[in-house]
Amino acid sequence: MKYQKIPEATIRRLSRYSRCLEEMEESGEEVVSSAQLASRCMVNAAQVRKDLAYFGEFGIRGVGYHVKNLLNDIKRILGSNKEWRMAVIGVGNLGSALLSYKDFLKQNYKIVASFDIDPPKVIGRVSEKLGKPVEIFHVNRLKEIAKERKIEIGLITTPPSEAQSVADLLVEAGVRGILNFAPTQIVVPEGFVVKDVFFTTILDNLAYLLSNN
Amino acid sequence: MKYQKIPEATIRRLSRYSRCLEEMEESGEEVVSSAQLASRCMVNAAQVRKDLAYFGEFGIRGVGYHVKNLLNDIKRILGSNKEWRMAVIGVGNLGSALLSYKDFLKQNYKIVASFDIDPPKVIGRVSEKLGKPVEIFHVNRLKEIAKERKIEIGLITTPPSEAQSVADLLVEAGVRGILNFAPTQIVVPEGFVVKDVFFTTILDNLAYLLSNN
DNA sequence: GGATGTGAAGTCGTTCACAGCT
DNA sequence: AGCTGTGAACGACTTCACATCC
Repeated sequence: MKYQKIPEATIRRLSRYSRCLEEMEESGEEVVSSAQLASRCMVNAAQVRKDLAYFGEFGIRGVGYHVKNLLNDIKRILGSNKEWRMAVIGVGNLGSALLSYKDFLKQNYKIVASFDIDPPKVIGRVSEKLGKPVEIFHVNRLKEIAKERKIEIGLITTPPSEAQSVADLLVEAGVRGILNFAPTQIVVPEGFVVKDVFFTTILDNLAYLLSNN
Repeated sequence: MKYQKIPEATIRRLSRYSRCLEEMEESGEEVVSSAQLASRCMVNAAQVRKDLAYFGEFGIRGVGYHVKNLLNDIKRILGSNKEWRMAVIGVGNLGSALLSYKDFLKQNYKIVASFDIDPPKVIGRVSEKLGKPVEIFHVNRLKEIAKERKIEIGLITTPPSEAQSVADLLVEAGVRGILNFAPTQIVVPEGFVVKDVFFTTILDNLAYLLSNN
């Protein structure tokens, strides 16, 4: 297979296949065809095969894919077979929600520290619910703690006005991945990655569809 | 201008233009060119013009766009000039976070009710922070309350196993828009709209980019 | 002169259709 | 016989380039 640039959408679908395969594995299914996986994930069967073809040959012609193997391969491709260490910057409503959002913990994404500028919040710990609480540090200790705790992904949940300067701190600390919840565009150097999660953009999208159908 | 199907990406960018124009309006800028708006939003200038062209002619040749007018037009197009009434279904970690997530309130998206099946949660109210608290009802009152409070968008924050049945309830109650946070695919009839917000998909995406760069 | 609006070109992603294996 | 893997066709979105208008 010749090398090609891999579409962003392919990566998102791999994540979806991964979820479906996990369910299939749990229910004891051993082999799956591209058609079965496709209908489960609501995509085209050729799309499934094409997506996988970017990364190699995983199936057996005439048979299908071995569920367990395919799941492992996809996780390896995505990099979701390792544990990722994350920090939350900005312990407001959304930030503290993420800290106690256990669904991350079930996965391979762990929040191992959090930061804020507001002293009242900085003294304590949060995440009352089960599991060990996540410490809150003053943001001026970000670089130090990020190195110490090997943080690889930063979740920016500050007000938009602070987002870029927090991003700069993360870059300086060598945190290469950023998940940006602050509705403002962030710029980072080559080699760093930002993904945005803007609730209002998604809601605007819904509003548009509801207004025009 | 002939009618064309409007790309999803165009709608997302309109939301972004909207945010930038709001900032410009606040800082007193009156006129903006497609090139200026484009660089602010980190897109191509032709893209800005093309996006707007789907909906009409909003600019003045040789001059640019009137900030205030363009902002109004975009909001009208998106349907974000009206107030949208929403409900949260599933008052767990994420659900209660959204209830107290004030950033929605600044916007035109209001959470006016919430629902759960777990009695302990159902008795009370949440959202301690400023603003009036949002009532929590038992999910079996969803249809009744949805009509009464004219709910138009439902945010599903239940475990994945419950997501489809909650969606069915929303459909039955005539709630046409769904924002689905439960990482599972949901099916709704024609005329209803679902947008997914899957944190693990986004994190998988980040993980992939970090692993392969 | 200068910026918009838009057909045409270019790029990217999806679907088809079938050759190639098992 | 059946399902994968993939070149080719198709369709969708983006960018270019320029005619159009203020």
